[in-house]
Amino acid sequence: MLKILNVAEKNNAAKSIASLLSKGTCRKRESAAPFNQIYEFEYNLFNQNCLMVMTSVSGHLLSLEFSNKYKRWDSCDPIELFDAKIERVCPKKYQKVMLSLQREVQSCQKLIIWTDCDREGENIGYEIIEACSNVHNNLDVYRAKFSEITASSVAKSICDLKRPNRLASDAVEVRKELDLRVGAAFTRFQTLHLTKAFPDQLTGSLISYGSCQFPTLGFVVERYKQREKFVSKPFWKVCVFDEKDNQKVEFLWDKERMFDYQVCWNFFNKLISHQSLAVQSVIRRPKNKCRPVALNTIELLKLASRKLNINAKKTMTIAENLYSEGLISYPRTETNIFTETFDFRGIIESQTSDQNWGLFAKNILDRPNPRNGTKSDQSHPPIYPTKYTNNLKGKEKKIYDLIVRNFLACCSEDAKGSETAVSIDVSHEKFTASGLMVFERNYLDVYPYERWVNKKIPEFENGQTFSPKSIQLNKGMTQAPRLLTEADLIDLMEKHGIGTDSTLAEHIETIKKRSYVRIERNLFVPTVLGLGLVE
DNA sequence: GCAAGGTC
Repeated sequence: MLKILNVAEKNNAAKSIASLLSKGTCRKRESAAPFNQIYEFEYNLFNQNCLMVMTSVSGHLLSLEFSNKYKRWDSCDPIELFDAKIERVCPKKYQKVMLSLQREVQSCQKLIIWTDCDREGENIGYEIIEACSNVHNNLDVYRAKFSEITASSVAKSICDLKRPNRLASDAVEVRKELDLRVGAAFTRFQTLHLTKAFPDQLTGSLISYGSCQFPTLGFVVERYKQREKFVSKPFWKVCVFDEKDNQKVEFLWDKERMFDYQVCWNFFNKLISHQSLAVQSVIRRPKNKCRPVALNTIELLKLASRKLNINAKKTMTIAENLYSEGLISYPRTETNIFTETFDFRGIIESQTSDQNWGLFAKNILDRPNPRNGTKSDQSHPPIYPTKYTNNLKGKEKKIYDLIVRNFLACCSEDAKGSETAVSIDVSHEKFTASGLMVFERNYLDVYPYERWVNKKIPEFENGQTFSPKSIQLNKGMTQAPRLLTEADLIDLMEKHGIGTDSTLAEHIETIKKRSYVRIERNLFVPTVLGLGLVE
């Protein structure tokens, strides 16, 4: 019988893929590696019945290092690290994974790579191929390309097996080499040079450089400098206030504000010369507040930081623990789209016994209405609760609750209301007051992280004239941009492609740990060292 | 004592 080795990027993926392909009939056995089991099943492939052996690695098998000669910091001038010999070695903790692969492949004729379908996954694929080829001479290697780990996508990919993409893998190989050489060379240079130049301040410090930590620091410094050089400017605005039936209302100027006092003053005088003002239009229109989209890593980190005041590093650690305990799905995902075949009913049902959101879950059970975003990493679903628990405490509970509430909110309905906009037009200048009536709270009932409340204003009618209670000419001063919050920093990193969903929190942690920044009242402030390095 | 990327 044709025997085929299949290798995924992590144990959970191997388990899911084997279960989907075998329709739940695969047999599990232990391997030399404690966290990477083997799943076996029969499958009809290449026009014959094959024995499929499915196992996994745990991410990269190999790591890049300088050869021994260059490992000591005093072994060479840092600039030599740009040309120094480097080696790919299997770290101790993955030697059993390597051993297991090499053991299994010997009795197989073909190898199918099932790593995540991104560049990094392609590179991990070649590490697997290399490990296997070292003990197997003429291995026939395929690449399964899937767009998600679901029955249909996995079945489709195995009917249309590709070859691994060397170019994609090589791109990662170059990225790794640059990161190592540039990172190590500059880190050694900066540390040796600066600790010597500033012994009083820096003795014992590690002054690192990296292709992600430095741009991250750069964002913090850039905002700090914008604030430092900011010069506040005066502006003026005209405000129209009215009060009727004990209800106060402010009409906001379309122009918002003007920097030319004389022009503003002239307009103000024209406005107060009118005996009364005419309501030009009263427009009522439905207004919805959107429920959250399916949750991915970046959104989770931002939400936790903003709403729960739990920082990115802590959130990541907690999410990884919840995943290990089987309570939530894979926490490192870019995907914010649920697949058509997702078992909404099953997952919602698992939450119906909860004291706080059980009833809400029951109510949406028969008509789940998920709101999807636009991103997919093609390997993982959005983050959702996989199992119910009410045994958590502290921050773990807060993060789990956030994930459950976000999931239930995402599967329910937008909040619905009606907005009333009352406009007055004076000499072609428009002022508008707006009110809000909330009719249906819907998702807000399970989502305490957002507020949306009624804003009552007095009744006005189209064409009606009135004398406002007061018209004021007010002065204000422009405000400096505020320093970055952690959520702002995450936004900037995402926008500029710094780091990945898996590493984002670590880069932020690094610039804190190395004393390049400090946190003051939840805002990121660069230290003298951080500022000096960027300058 | 270095990087960033995976991953229990």
